[in-house]
Amino acid sequence: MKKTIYQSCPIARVAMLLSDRWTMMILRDLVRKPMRFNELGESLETISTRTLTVKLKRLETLGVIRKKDACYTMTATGRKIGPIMNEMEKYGRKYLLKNVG
Amino acid sequence: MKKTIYQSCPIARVAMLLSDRWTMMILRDLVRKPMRFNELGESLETISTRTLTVKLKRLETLGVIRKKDACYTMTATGRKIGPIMNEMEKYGRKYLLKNVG
DNA sequence: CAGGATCCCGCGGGATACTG
DNA sequence: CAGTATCCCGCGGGATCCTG
Repeated sequence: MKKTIYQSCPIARVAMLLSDRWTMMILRDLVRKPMRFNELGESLETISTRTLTVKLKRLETLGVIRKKDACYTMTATGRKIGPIMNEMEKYGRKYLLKNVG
Repeated sequence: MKKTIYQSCPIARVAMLLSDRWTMMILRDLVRKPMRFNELGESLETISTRTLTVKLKRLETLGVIRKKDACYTMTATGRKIGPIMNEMEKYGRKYLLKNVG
């Protein structure tokens, strides 16, 4: 993707935010409730500590989450991602059941 | 991500569908209207023909899009992704403006 | 428990050239 | 135009060990 597309396309920006192996899963968890590092690690089962660290830091930098005494919570703008996650859940609940995995 | 999580978690399935560099952008285009190969290529600007081929084939296999005489269109279940894309656009329009890119 | 530091590997994906 | 075929490289991310 070109750089300039981020300025012009809202979906491109969201794509940059979400398009890696773990970010959606992390947000799925944090949208529900604040969680600590190891708690996230166990929920995500196979994520490495390194990757979890990297992804959390990135989300913090982007202003989507915040660390509050060893607990990661969504920020105000982060919580606005909720509707996206809801639609994802609705879709995933009905479709892709046999295909993926 | 573990395999078993796909059976149990709807969001994990959607994550598998969407979490790569190009799929969201392709769907962004196809949700709006059917498009041909090169048309998509120009819209996405920097995607390679190889990657576009691979991604389109994958979406076809997953039953999300269909090729209809050299034109790619969303299937019925593919069109259900619309609400996700809408929420993404709403979010991207208001947030991430300075951060990403 | 909550990470930081290294080391290393696979594969996602770009570049390029070719075909019906 | 709509791909297919190779070749190749970067980096996302796993494994492992170490620290406060």
